Amino acid sequence: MRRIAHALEAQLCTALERAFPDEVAAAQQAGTPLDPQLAPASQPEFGDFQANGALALARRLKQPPRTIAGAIVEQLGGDPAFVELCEPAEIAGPGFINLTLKPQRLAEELRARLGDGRLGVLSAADDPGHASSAELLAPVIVDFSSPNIAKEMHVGHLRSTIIGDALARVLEFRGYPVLRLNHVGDWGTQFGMLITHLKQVAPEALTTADAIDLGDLVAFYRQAKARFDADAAFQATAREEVVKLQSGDPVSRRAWQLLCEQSRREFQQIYDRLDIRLSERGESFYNPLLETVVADLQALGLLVTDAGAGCVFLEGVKGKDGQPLPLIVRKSDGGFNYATTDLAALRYRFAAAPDGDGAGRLIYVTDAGQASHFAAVFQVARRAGWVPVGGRLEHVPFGLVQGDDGKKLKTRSGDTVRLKDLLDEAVDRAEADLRRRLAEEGRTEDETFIQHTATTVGIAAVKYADLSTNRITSYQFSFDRMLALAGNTAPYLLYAVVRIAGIARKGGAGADTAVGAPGPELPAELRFSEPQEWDLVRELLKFDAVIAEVEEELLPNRLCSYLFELSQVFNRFYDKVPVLKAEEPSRSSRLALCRFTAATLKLGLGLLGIPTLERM
RNA sequence: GGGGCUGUAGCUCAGCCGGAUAGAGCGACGGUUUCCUAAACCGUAGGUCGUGGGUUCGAGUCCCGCCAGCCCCGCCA
Repeated sequence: MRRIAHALEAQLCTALERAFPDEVAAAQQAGTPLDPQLAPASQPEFGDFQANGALALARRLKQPPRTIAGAIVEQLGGDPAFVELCEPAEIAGPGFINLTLKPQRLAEELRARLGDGRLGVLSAADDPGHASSAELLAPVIVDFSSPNIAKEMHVGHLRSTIIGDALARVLEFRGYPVLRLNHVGDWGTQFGMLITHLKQVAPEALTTADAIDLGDLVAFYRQAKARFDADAAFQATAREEVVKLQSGDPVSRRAWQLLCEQSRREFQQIYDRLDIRLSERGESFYNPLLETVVADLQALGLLVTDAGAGCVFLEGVKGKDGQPLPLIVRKSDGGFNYATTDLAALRYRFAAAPDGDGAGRLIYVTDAGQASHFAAVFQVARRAGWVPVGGRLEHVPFGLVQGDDGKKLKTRSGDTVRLKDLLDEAVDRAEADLRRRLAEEGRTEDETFIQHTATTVGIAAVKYADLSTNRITSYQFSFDRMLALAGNTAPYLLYAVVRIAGIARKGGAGADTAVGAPGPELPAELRFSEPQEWDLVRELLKFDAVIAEVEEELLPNRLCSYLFELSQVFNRFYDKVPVLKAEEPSRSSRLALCRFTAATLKLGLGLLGIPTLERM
């Protein structure tokens, strides 16, 4: 409906101009153009769209809002394009203009999308809502997941991984070249401690691949950290080790590579289960650029040495004494820290092609606790002139995964929850539930089916539960809730797809509900009569606007809400309106609705990183 | 002390650029199946939107104060 909304917007602006030519011209000159305030109707009984502009203009034009609305409506009535598109506009309440599309136009709009694999969602390059439609779309970088080498992925990596992947999928679908970067923690102090500790207690791990498994490595890491915090001598040795590593000492380097290799394979197992593609480009990648970053900050006059550390003092950020807070980019021991790396990465990503990624938009998907860090890094980058004109720089923060107690999720014994264990349990529970249902219903399915279904449902449940709340708030993790068969959950949506697909299948022709599948003989014209049919048509036509919104706001939960609402609207339709038993032309029109609903759910879930099932 | 985020129904959460009577799911209660479907549909009950001011024709939404919870604040990421 974005195209229609865009057309309506233009018609409203024209009507406004004709109704109040002097005021519109004056407002334009003043740099505050009048806005008809077109928005989706807040209630179905108000039609498809509403224009709220008349209310806001009342004071400015010194006329009652209903009079203004009346003048606009009169002009609309004289616009052939509007008359073709809409029923006569109505004035309601204090001065709202309610707009209802002609049913014929809705049916045509839907009909046009039936054979379209994109279901009417334009590539951003073709979207009339985008200013730079003619320009080539610049690459978007989504920085997400980012676990640490030599540690296991845990629940703390869940949200970044799932949200980042969903956002990347939406942006890719909209036609952007997307670079999915895994900014793994593969550098820095942690390796100094780990390598030092391993040299003493398990030297074979540093020379032989897979001498110890990752679980043990994690235990060693903990021990190393404990020693680092408690033992000054160890700390000194560890720091020397970092210097060795960073200066390219072959022994340290080899050890580091072995650790990275091993971690990488472990991470990949998780990514495979979650069906997530990532390009690894760890912190070490930017190592050669760090010196220049600091030198250039120095040359720009932004760098101040304070207590031996290289600092950029921040504007508008004050500390305890009312003094500006620094972003430290060079430690007093001469080493660099994560701020330096983040600046180097940001600069490289925006920089033009051979020496950088040439990105137009950087998206960082990390927890909300890092908000001030990113604000500081972004500020320094801007002041250094490393953010190109029009370059978008966004921290996409998210809240905590909490347990029932409202605190950060932990195991019963108080340990961090490993991602592997969490996924295992979701799948195990899905399997147990499936087996129980099969027994209850007297169904028999082979092991392959059971495993595939349980895996899909379990993983989908975890992903959907994470994506379906507004990411900025923390959410309470609950296997019971996310695996529930009813409500706003993955199993409910997956079942909706299965059921609708089944109906279409029974309808004979049109069995294939795959996205973009070549349709069966489509009816030349769709004919609808029941209100539930029109409700479904309207809901289906909202899809493109939802996708555009997710692209802009980076809020996957908007897509989740839409998919849930869509399946509810479908269920109301299917409850009241016969499909297969209907006479033509209703039958094929309704079957087309079923096919299109299934395709929309499949595509929408796919953009969330959730595959669907044919049966379950 | 400074900064950020959060506070909406019994529970878990939505709420778009400020728009008409604040929504959903779960739970509770009641109803619907001779008709493709019941993992469904319909209905009822349940709210000082933390709190006090302000801006506005209009505030859950914007601004200020306060309360509560969580998080960040010089060399970890």
